Amino acid sequence: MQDVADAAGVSVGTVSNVLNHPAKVSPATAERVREAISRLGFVRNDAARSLVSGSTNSVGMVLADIENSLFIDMAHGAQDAARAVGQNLLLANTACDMTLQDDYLDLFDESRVTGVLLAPMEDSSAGIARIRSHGRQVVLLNYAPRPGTCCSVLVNNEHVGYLAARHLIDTGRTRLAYVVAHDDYQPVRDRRRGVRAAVEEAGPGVTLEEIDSVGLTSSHGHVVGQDLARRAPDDLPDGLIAVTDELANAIIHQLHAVAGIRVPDRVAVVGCENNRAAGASVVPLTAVDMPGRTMGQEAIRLLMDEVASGAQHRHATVVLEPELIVRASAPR
Amino acid sequence: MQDVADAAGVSVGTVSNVLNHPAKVSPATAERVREAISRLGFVRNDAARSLVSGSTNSVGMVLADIENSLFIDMAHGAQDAARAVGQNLLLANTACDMTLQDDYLDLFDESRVTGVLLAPMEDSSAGIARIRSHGRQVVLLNYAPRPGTCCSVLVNNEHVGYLAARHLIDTGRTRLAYVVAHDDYQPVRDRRRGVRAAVEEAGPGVTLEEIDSVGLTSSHGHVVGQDLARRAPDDLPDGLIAVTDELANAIIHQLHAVAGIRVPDRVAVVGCENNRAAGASVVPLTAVDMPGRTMGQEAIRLLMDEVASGAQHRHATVVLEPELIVRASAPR
DNA sequence: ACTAGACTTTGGAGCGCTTCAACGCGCGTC
DNA sequence: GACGCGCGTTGAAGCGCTCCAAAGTCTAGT
Repeated sequence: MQDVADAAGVSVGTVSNVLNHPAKVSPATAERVREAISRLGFVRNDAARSLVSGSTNSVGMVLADIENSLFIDMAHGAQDAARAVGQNLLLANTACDMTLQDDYLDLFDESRVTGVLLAPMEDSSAGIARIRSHGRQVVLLNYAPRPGTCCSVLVNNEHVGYLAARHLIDTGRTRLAYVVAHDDYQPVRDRRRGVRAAVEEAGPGVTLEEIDSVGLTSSHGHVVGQDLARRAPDDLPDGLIAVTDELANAIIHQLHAVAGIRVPDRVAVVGCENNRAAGASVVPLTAVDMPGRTMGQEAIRLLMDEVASGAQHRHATVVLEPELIVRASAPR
Repeated sequence: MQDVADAAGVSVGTVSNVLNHPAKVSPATAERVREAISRLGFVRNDAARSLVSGSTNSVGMVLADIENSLFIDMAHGAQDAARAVGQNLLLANTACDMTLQDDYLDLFDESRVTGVLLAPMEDSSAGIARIRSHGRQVVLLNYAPRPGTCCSVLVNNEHVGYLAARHLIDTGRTRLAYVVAHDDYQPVRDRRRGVRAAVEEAGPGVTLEEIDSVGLTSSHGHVVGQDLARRAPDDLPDGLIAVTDELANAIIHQLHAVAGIRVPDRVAVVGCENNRAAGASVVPLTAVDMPGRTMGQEAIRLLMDEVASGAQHRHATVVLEPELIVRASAPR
């Protein structure tokens, strides 16, 4: 910066002003400085800047699973909203590894980012408490925080389950099954509550079976599908809710394509995420849509609110409502 | 830091040593300092650190399309490799927006990251030249750089096209079509060369038609699929190569599921990426696999090489070979 | 008892920037 | 001609850390 100042025949203070408060500098001087900057290829040092200001204009976003299109949607929404308020969005993928998640939280903490958006897969209270205690703001996405500990953007996951089950019931299915895994993951728990609520509401004519899968991915779904395919025909559910789309698609594949048990004729299937792949599968998947983009936008809004309002900030929870997307796997 | 030093009854220099050179500090002192750090909730300021050292231990990765599983694989591979050498990987998604891409390159440049991994969708020579001229190292992924301007990790995209076409020819298809868009995108150009090479090699018995799609996504693929479905039966190709999996899947959907033109019986289809969704589609997609993870790992290796070797560094290009994954849409 | 040498600890310089009080400088006013 | 005023500009303080020369402490050898 001194070099630029020398080259332009001004002081470093003036160079700084050209960069940060152009109005304070006469046009002629500013032009001279800008010319020197580009001639010398000067790049200001962000570290020094944020050392002085004590902050940055970056927001860190920590995602548990960048493979999942819901998380990507959230990132998209957050990016748009962040840019609109002059912040950059930096992404970090933890691949569901809590050690990595803690590392990234600490990294963002040490980098003095404006704030952190966290979309975890497990309870992360410890990490949140840690960086919040340093004054770093956190907004939690798709995972309910301990009450009063931070802002959050949630989907009404109970309603997700309810909508899924309700659609099957409304279309005449009476023997439902809910395929679930990872019941310690709070959105999963909520979805189950909704499924159960819908079934109870329907009265004794509708039954619910809960099928425990080992995990939430395709391979686990294939196992569940194979097990189902081996059942006696009248032991088969006629409506199936899978807690993730991936599970749903894998089950459909096994039933429909491998075992010849037609979907939706014999079994209707509903997923609970409406992932990117939902519409493109063997039998396009009816699924309850999670509004990822909006979630990301809301998260940035909450974060900037919190940063702006300082001490008198009150934590808020935004709960967005899901929407059923009807496709072939469980038609109207 | 001064507070910690006071609390532990030592100087700031010692606190710094506890954090950075623990071996230099006696165990008792170190313990006292650490206790003070956690009691006071001290978080070291990364900005000040990197101001002193002139560098960080973060690598920035700029991705053109985080929706595409190839890019996600690259991010995964890079993350693993980066962590193995003590670097954090920061992700940025440009969503194919060159303005955003330039912004992120500049952001990483100003942040003095160790280096930048760039996986673009268009020629990015200008941006690369800009930040390289400031001494920032860049490794280009899946896009050939101007010769000698930087390191890069590529896939032999010509061979991608070749493998795809060759597989169709080897399994008896004689009337091939290559569906392509975005021909200014260099990997796309390369793939076409490979397709043409395979067809020429096969001699006069095999013909190639090139079908221009408007874009690379599902909706564009649906249009192409509809157009194909309207053709007279003997005007239909019997082997189809789509430059992206998304295109391939959409075409299969239109042909097979909508128009009843069986895949692979009437038309065999091959994709060129082997995306995550390839195996889960209506007719599981035969595709040429791009080794994303390895690409990411190699990129980090090249970057760290370049950082370590300084002036005597010679740019290198790593070219990885693709592999055909045979599934139902174009069986053996 | 004295000292060389190894191990610890200290304190201050300096990283590159922003900010702000202070300082010109020209101009209109009294 | 002295004064006040606003605009541009300056120069230095200080952000929080790392690094290093120097000082301090301890042990063992003479």
